[in-house]
Amino acid sequence: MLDVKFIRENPDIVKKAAKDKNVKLDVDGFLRIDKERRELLKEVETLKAEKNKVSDKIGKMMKERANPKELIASMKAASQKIAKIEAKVEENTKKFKDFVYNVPNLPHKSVKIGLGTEANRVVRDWGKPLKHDFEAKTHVKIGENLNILDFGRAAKISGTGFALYKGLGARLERALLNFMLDLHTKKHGYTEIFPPFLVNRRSMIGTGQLPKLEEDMYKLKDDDLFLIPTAEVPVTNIHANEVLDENELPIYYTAYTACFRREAGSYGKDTKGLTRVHQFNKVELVKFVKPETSYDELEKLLNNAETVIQALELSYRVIELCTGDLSFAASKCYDIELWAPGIKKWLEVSSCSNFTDFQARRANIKFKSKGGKKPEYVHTLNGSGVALARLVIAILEVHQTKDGSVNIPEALRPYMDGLNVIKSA
RNA sequence: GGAGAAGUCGCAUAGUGGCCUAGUGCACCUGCUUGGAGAGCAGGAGUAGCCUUACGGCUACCCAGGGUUCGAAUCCCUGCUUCUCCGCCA
Repeated sequence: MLDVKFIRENPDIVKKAAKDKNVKLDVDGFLRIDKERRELLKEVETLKAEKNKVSDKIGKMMKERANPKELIASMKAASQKIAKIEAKVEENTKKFKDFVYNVPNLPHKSVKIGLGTEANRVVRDWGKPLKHDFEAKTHVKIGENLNILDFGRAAKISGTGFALYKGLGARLERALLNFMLDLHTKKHGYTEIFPPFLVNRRSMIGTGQLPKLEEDMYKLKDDDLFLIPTAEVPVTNIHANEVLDENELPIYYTAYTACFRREAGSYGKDTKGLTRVHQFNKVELVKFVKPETSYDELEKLLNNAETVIQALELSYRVIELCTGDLSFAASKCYDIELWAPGIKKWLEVSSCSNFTDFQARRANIKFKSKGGKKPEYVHTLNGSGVALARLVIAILEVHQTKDGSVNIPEALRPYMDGLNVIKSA
């Protein structure tokens, strides 16, 4: 969320940001609510001050054995009046919060203004999209031929949009997770975290999934808990309601979690294979940093994610999202897309974002410097490093050979007992 | 799942309806003192919001949310968390 004072003083900037992000926002309506709010608060606080004074007086009178009967009667009336105004305050607060929690973060000034994907900019390409000298098969075909993926049985167990990995398929998944976690913890300086996969409402609000995206989340029926759509939620909320010490920063965390997404509203899209599944594994990178370093930290985070893909000998491109494609909480975001020659698509496997102080303000994450200054909000960032399922698509489709086998990239072989190829039977 | 106990200012504690807008100790910051440090002495410190050009004032916050009362850290209800015991278990 944004600073309320900032919204009050810069309504035009907020209006423009919302427009650039394609978010409908009634800023003028908010300014009216805000004005009403301050008037109500002034009124009710004056009455409360009076009440406090008189209550004190009653206490003293009783001690002196005087009879404060009349004062008590008048205070009874005053309390009722206060209750009435407080009901109005409560109603106003609800509207106030509704608005504030639905204001998107401001895009960074370097972010291109545009409506959607067509306005995104390719920052760089890495590697040449591999050309096979045979007709490239899709990962669905490859996986089923090798008996390492079974979508039919996954549907039987859970429904469409789920995957079942088997034998070396399951082993490949585990190898990738271990490889990525090792890389980030040993080479990139991240601390490994293994968080809960169910989180409470507060955490979902903290990182910005709620209130906007509730219908995209899996929610438990009997408890106010949600299945995490990404490790970003539990990991960023590790420091919710904390004041960190300046010299603890920057904090780098990496976490493997499964991720759960309803994908409501995308029915009929990418129904085959691993492209869009309700449950997938991901290694996430999360940072807590000082405000002045956050955009440099974003570049580093992006590079850390790219390293994974380079090591796996896949080609990719980095996209800088335009304002219209930027998520609610992000001020700047890069996507990494892999080329999948079988399904002939670019696949998003990582989204690296700077959220500036937007999440920190919601989750109340501050830091304090030695100089005795007031605590300030940290900046938070995160990015996938990287998402599986789609990564597996690329590995199968890029490293397939004419006879239907799949070569294992060298970096992964130590995690596969030295195996260098998944052979067809 | 059942029974019981507890959650107070960074930490430790005091506080069982008005003297608590929370006392004390430790830690912290600023002075004084000192060659310098320590000790000692004096003072100051939280978060959020509202009002004010400013100095400053006010409101709220004793796990959270409700309630009783003229008045709640204190009484009542619900929830959360922690601890102890029992049950059930990977």
